[in-house]
Amino acid sequence: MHKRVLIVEDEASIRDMVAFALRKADMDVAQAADARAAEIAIADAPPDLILLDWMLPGMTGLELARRLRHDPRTAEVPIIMLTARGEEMDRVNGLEAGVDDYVVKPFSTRELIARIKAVLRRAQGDDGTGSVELGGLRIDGPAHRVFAGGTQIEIGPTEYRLLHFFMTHAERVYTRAQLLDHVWGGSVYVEERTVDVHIRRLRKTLEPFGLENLVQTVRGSGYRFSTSA
Amino acid sequence: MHKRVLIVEDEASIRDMVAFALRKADMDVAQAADARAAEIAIADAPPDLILLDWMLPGMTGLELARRLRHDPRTAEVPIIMLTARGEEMDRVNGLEAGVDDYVVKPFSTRELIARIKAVLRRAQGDDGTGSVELGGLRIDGPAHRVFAGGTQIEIGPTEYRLLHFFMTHAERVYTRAQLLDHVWGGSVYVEERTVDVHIRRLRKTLEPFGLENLVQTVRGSGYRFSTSA
DNA sequence: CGCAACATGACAGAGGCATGACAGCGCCGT
DNA sequence: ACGGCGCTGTCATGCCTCTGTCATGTTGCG
Repeated sequence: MHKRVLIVEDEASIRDMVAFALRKADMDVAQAADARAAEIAIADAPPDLILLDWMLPGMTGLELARRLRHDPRTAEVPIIMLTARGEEMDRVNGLEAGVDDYVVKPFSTRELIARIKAVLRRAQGDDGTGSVELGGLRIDGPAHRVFAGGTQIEIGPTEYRLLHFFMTHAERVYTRAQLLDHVWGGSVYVEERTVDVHIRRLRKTLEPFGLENLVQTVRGSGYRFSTSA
Repeated sequence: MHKRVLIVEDEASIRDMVAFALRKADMDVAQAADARAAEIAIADAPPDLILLDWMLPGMTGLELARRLRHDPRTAEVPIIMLTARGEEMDRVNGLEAGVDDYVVKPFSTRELIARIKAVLRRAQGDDGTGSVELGGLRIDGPAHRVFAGGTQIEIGPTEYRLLHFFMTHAERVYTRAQLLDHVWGGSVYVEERTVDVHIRRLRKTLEPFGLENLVQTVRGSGYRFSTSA
């Protein structure tokens, strides 16, 4: 019931303040001061969400984020990064993806909690089974099947992962780089234009059901899954 | 333009130090040594933000915060509390009272000002997600969408960036050179007159909604986004 | 009135994206 | 082992939107 959140942050005062705020918001909190402690904490009890400081002793938060993404046990756990500067954020946002959201320091606890809840809500419907339903589409996670209305859709593996990611991250634009990170996995080298092709293939399979406009192009930015035109 | 900040703090040395730092950061400062003086100062000229010390003679800062929240005239004014180390349990109470943020003593003026700016920014509708709402317009940052009233607006990439910059920097005149720097990015060579054209295009997309007068010309200086005609 | 600053419309070029084709690859049954 | 077969990544092409610039009309100001 209560969501479990892991805070990875070296500065004790921030860590404590955030921990108090989260407990107040009915969340279970685990703390870690560095990457090593974080991995131990994760092995101990896997969290539902990870708060990751940008600057950590030894290993940067970004490196840790990558390692977590590569580990199948933590690949699906959403990550929110705490960054120091607003300027770095844009660059980070474009280049280094694999993170679900950013919060820029200094932040108020109120704002942080709002963002955490937003991310957890987004992952909702993915109640462990990996099933989602949205905009006339339904994904049956365990059965690895997709339905439009009542009828089943034939869909390839990559399009399946792409659609699943979109449905669990709707109403939000993702760059091609971000999609490559989330859908293909960070450790492959693939042309960004390849994303276009799979978007095309996904649209094509949705077309017979009139659902191809769920996948929308945002010129100059990327793609977006949205239930509103 | 200049934000008005009220400091409620009984220790004169801290009060003066903070006041000095705030004035240097282009803010108007009012001071009060206790709760009674604070209420007089607020009645005199309502501030945009209140800095509240935890320990006050007569009435604790927390009580005062509750009273301010209860009064409709001050309910919307953000509050930042100054707490001493080791009062963490009290933070929880502060959250209940609707305090917006905390700064733990001892603090650097730099950090304090950063927090103040963050809270003020949020009070203006910027919650850190890149979304803004102002003058009948709303930008959904993550979804990369613009709404006028309730309906969505079709807008090009450059006009989007231009509008976003304006909405996050309203009520202030920017020269064409400044707009080129902020919206186009510093490393491009573009005629200054090009700005005029994009201003024109932005106005044109706002025209159907009667919002074109949000973008105002300041002859001899540049352009300004303002909610007041 | 005359000048400078700005508004407006038109236009050609650039660049982003959609689309269809194709070759490599792994998988499977024969 | 061999030959289909489905899937994937890349490329070439064409379309279409956006963009910067110019020419011309309009406005404000001394």
